[in-house]
Formats: sequence, structure tokens, C-alpha cells
Amino acid sequence: MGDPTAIVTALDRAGYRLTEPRRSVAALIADQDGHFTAAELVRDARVRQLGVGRATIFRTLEVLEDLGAVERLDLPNGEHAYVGCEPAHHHHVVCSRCGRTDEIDDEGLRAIVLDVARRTGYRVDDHRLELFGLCPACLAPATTAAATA
Amino acid sequence: MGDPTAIVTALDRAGYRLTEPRRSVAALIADQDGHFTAAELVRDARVRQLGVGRATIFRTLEVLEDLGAVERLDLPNGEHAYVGCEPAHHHHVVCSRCGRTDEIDDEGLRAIVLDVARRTGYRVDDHRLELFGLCPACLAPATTAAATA
DNA sequence: GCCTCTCTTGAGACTCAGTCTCACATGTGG
DNA sequence: CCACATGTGAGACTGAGTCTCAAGAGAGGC
Repeated sequence: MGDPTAIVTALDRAGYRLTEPRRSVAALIADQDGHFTAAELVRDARVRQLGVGRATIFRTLEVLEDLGAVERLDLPNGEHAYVGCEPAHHHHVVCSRCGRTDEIDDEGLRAIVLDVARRTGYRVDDHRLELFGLCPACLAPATTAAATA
Repeated sequence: MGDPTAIVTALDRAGYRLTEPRRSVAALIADQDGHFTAAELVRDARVRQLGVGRATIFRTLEVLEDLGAVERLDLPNGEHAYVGCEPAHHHHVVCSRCGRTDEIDDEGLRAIVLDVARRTGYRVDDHRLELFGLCPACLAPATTAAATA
């Protein structure tokens, strides 16, 4: 059970009303491990009988994305997922098996961006970096199995 | 008018039949400037009365993506677009205004990937980097206007 | 405590991308 | 030029995301 306080506070501070449905969505998000899709939140909301509408979930996610309390990922399979995160520019490593995500910082990327800008003549305004692989936990059994085999 | 030969050859070499619809799709792709969406190809196909079905366009794009003759991009607005490109691992800078894309190589990114792997313990199998901004052509009028203003 | 005004909500219609099915068509190797 | 696997088009289907609109409910003022 995660803590939705950060999300609720972010909404409050940005001047949004702290409504019951928004608190519910915040709670749902706080309870997610790793990344989650809008559809998953909708399903969870129905399972828990929170009475939160689809539209509200999409709208809340949009607001939270604007606030940077949630970030949108494009999974390799084309799905759109979200991760709850700190509101600072950063990127994610995503575990392809369990969906866990970790934040990684910008370090090193800035140099690449500058280099590309210099060589291509583009003015680079935005960038997106996503890494996919296996997290340590999912990796452990795999390597053990490999060693045993 | 681009040259669809590379795409057609790629299909042939991979053992796919060189059918009329596939040639049409190859021609449509070769004629695109910058990135394009599946929906755009469908529209173009209809405008040119090529008699190519929606399903075929999606199927052909899928095949071409597998072959690496086309790469899929996730635009910041969440749309899925494609770019025709050389079949080698690389990334793109995308112009937010005109849709032009240029390829950029991996250089420098490998170090970041290794560093992240070392620090997070993940085994990183795949990554995606996309840069967005303005290409030199779109930049020129902007800076001129700024200078004049 | 309660009133009002505005922001927010839920239901459900709608749109649009993408997939699937299936009978029919067509490349290709023999 | 034949046979048959491979590919195709039409259109039904699915599922994500958006929009509308009447009704509901925060929050500040009293």
C-alpha cells in the first residue's frame, strides 16, 4: 500500500480541488508497482468499487502528467504506460518482465544532445530516453537457472 | 518521388512475395518526407486509388519494421509514426514542425547504458532515444523573425 | 453552519487506431 | 501453365482515449 500524499499535495498546491475521485485515483496510483496503464487503473477502480468513472481517470492522469507527478512511458509493444515519480527531469529503466521501473538521471545525455545539435544543426528542445531490460530481481532466477542448466 | 527499390529488395531478400499491394506501399513510403503515420499511408493510398486495403498497409508496415526497413517512433503527442531508414541500429532527431527526421548514431549512448546497468543492476537489453526540436530549415525563419522583432 | 459559484464528475456516445476473420486472389517454384 | 502456399480486401470487431452535458460537490465567504 503506497502513500498517495505526495500526489494529493501536488494537486492541492497547483490549485486543483481535492475531490474524492482524485483522492481515489491517487490511492490507486500509489498502490501500483512499477508502471501501469490507464486501463489497469480503470479495472482496479472497478474492482474496488470506487465509483470513479473512466473519463475521470484519464483526466486525472492528464493533470498529474502536467504536474510531473506521473510520467508517461511508451512501452516497446506500443502501449502507453505511466509511472509515478518525482517531478524532475529524468528517465527510466523498465523491467520487461515485472514492470518495475527505476529512475536514472540525465547525466551524460546532455553531452549527446549537444553533440547531435552541433552536427545536425537542429535545435533540440526535448528528448526521451527509455531503457528496457531485466531488473536485478528478475535477473537472479534467470542466471541461477542458466548456471544450473 | 522517392525510390522504393530498397524496400522492395529488402522484402524480396527476406523471402516475402513481391506482390502488387506491397509495391504500392513501398512506393507510398518512399514518397513520404520525414515521418508518417499508418493513417497517412491509408489516406494516400485511397487518394491515389491504389486499391490497397487498410489491413494490408498495417501488415506491410509490420513486416517492414521487422526487416528494419522502417522504424517506429513514438511522437511526444502519443501518436505512432514511422520513418523509412537504413536497417542498422540508430536513433532519430525529429523536427516538431515539419516532421523531418535525421538519423543519429549510437555514439556515446553505449557508455550511458553501461553506466546505468552498473549502477542499477539491471541487464539492459534494449533502449530507445528520440530527440525532438526544430530542424535547420524550420529554425532559419524563426531566428530571422526573432532578430527582426 | 450553510450558500453560492465554479470546477469536477459519471454515463455513455463517439472516434479512431489497430487486429482479426475468411472467402477469394495471386505470386512463384516446379 | 498449374497447384498451392502466401497474401489480400472488406468489413466486423476491440479497446484506448475524447467529448458532451446534466448533475454533483469542493471551497471560500458570510
